Amino acid sequence: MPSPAPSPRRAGRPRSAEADVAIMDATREALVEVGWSKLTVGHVAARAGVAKTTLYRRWANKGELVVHAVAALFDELELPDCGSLQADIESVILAFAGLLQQPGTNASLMAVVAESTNDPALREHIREAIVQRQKRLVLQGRQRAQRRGELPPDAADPEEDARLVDLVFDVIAGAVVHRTLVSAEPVDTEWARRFTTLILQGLPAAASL
Amino acid sequence: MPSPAPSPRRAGRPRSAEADVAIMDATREALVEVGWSKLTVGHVAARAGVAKTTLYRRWANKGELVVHAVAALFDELELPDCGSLQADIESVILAFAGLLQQPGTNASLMAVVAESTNDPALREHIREAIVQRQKRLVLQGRQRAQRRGELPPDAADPEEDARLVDLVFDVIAGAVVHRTLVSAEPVDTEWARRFTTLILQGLPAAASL
Amino acid sequence: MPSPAPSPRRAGRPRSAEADVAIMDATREALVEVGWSKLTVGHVAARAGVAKTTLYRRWANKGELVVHAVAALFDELELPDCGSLQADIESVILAFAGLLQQPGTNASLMAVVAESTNDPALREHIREAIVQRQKRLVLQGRQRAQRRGELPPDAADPEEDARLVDLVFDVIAGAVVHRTLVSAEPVDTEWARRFTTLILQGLPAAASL
Amino acid sequence: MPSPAPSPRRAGRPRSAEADVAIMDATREALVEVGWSKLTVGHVAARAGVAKTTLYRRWANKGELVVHAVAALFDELELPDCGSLQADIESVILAFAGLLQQPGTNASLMAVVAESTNDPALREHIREAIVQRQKRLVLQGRQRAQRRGELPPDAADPEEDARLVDLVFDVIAGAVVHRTLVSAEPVDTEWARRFTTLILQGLPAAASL
DNA sequence: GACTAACCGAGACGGTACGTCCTGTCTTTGA
DNA sequence: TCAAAGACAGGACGTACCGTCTCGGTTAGTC
Repeated sequence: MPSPAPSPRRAGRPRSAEADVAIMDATREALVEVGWSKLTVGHVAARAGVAKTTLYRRWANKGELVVHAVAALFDELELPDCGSLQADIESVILAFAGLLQQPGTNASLMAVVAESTNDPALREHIREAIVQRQKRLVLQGRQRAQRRGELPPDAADPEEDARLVDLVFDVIAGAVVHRTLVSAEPVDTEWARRFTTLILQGLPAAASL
Repeated sequence: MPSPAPSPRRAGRPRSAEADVAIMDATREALVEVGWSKLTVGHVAARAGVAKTTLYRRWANKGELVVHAVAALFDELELPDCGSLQADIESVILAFAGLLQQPGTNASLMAVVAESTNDPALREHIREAIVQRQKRLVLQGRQRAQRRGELPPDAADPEEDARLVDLVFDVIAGAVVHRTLVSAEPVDTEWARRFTTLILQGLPAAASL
Repeated sequence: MPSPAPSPRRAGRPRSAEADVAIMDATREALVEVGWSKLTVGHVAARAGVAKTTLYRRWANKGELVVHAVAALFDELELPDCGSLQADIESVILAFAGLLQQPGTNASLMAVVAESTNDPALREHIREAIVQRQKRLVLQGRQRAQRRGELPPDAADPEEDARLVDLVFDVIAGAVVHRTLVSAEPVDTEWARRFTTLILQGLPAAASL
Repeated sequence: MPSPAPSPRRAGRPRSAEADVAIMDATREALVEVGWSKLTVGHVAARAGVAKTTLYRRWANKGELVVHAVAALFDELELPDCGSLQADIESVILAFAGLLQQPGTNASLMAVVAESTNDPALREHIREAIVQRQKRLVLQGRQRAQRRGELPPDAADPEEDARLVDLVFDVIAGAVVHRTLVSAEPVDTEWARRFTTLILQGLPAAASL
């Protein structure tokens, strides 16, 4: 999914795929090295060996470019089957935290989210590109745990069901992000185990409300 | 605490107190209207009816100005005694969420945090001005619950103890922030009750690790 | 002479003659409407309903395109036989001024000349395409006047002769251009008569130096 | 007359007079070296050791900057008293041509005039700054010659009188410009003498119409 | 009737300059 | 000494053209 492609089949010279990857790479590298606020479009273009124009032809402004680059990072997140729900959750927590602790990612993510609070289009973009993509991990983990018999089947009321999924999602993602970015403390295996225990032990009571 | 005061007693014309409040007000209003990234110092100064110089005389740069303005908002947070730990937590969650849902606050907070990821000084500034101020709420709530007998006394190992406090802090603050800013869903009483239940039920198990 | 033709006989599809005229028309129209400096190749191409490539296949750059378009305008200048030298000159002055007063022509001519002052190739191009073409009018007028006995035969020294022709040419062309473009005053029959009188009365003395 | 000054007495830091002269100098030098069309505002600013902003604060765009710089060149033109009308005219012709032959001036003048053909405001600016300033030379020369008895006193009809002055002005300025910029031939003393003779001998006849 | 060279439109490409905007500093006059 | 005003150096922004370069798709003229 290289860039907001002009789709079907167009006349004229097609957009360079090489430029696409060079730009994304350069953006991520620059993000890591100088951070969002000091990242300049000109710098990215130069580093990618590409004209600024080429960049602006694909993304309307610096914001969109960075969102795109950041979103791609979250594609890496996977939910490996570790044999138990507790282990699965701990593993994804560590993977998520690992991502956030990469120097570029956290700044970028925060910046992009911050930007989105005053830009509804960007907000929607983020929801689709990042949030929803992560939420599927929660769903996938639950399905697996249900097959293992660790969790009861879906609640009768689908709305009620969605509320529970959202709760778990917000708690996990929120706590990891907060610890990493705000408290600026490391997320290690011990913290992950303790946190996972808290959730799994508290969940049945929360579900039964 | 109007501005980083020029220490004890100085010669010459004293700083205008009116300017102080005009600047803070203008900053917050601008933050609400245009968001962090489009907020400019010149714009704030003009809106406050003040010269840019006056502004820079009080804060070193845009970041400090905004942190200052945002931090003040968090002073309002109090932990009223509602009679039970569950009620206390629910109440502070709702108060915190109420703060975040004010249009200006969320954008500002995120922006300032985002900026901080590449600026250690700003990061420390935030920790002192915002994070630590909130963490005392957790400590205060625990003390009160311990007096009521709802929670066991402090753990023997103070480090172990601190880890638990931090965990609870990250979980609460993180979940509320994430739901509000990232998921963009409302934090209502029902969600607060369910979330509080999850924490309180999970906490003993997490503490015993 | 539609465009700098691709020489004698080429294989492949021949260039479109329609494109040629569409481009020239569009160029002249654009010149009138927006002037040289705001005229863009892309705009001309679009107006002509032609691809930019088609345009660049015929002219090396914007300059050549415009020179070509402008030069063609000067082909119209003729020296009708009005019976006397004075009448001949007045008539060509009025024709020349008429050309310059057309809104597109003056801007174009000036612009092209201006451009040429830093581009020797363009300068030579203009000399051939515009200046020399006009100078033949002076020569033709003199020949005719000599046949009528109004002027003495060519001077013995051909160099001396050329100096006189050049002088007359510069005086006539210069004065008309200056009045039209710089002073921005109209060239009417009265001015033409007075100016012609000045030249014809002054010429013998200038020739005898 | 350094720049379109904000006049009377203003609050705030005054504009730098040094910047004014540095910019003008840099502009003229750049004009000489690279010509109008390749002159860039950024280049001028850099050469003047000044920020681009400083430049744009004084002139709205590249055009105005250059007009201003060029106009100043024409302030140098003076009409020395050489004892006779013929000598006076020859001397001013040579001075004027000398100015035009400076590599930067001609290109600049032409470019500015060309630009003006599509910009009425610029046109008026030029008339005031350049044309009228030169026309006073013609008036001054005539006065002097009248005092010497070389020319008759002003015509009875002031309009008639103005027409004659304009004619002489257009003929002199036009011929010199045309020879220099279009014909690209040198204006030397011999040409100046011959041309001056033509005018002075032709003038009485033109005046008596 | 197929081949083929040169054309055509469309539009992306690397560049360069534009003129605007904002930052944080400096320099005035005036209180 | 501070305040208001506003100029200053610097630097990024996003836009507009330039002249070049693919693309897929036409036309002639030649085999």
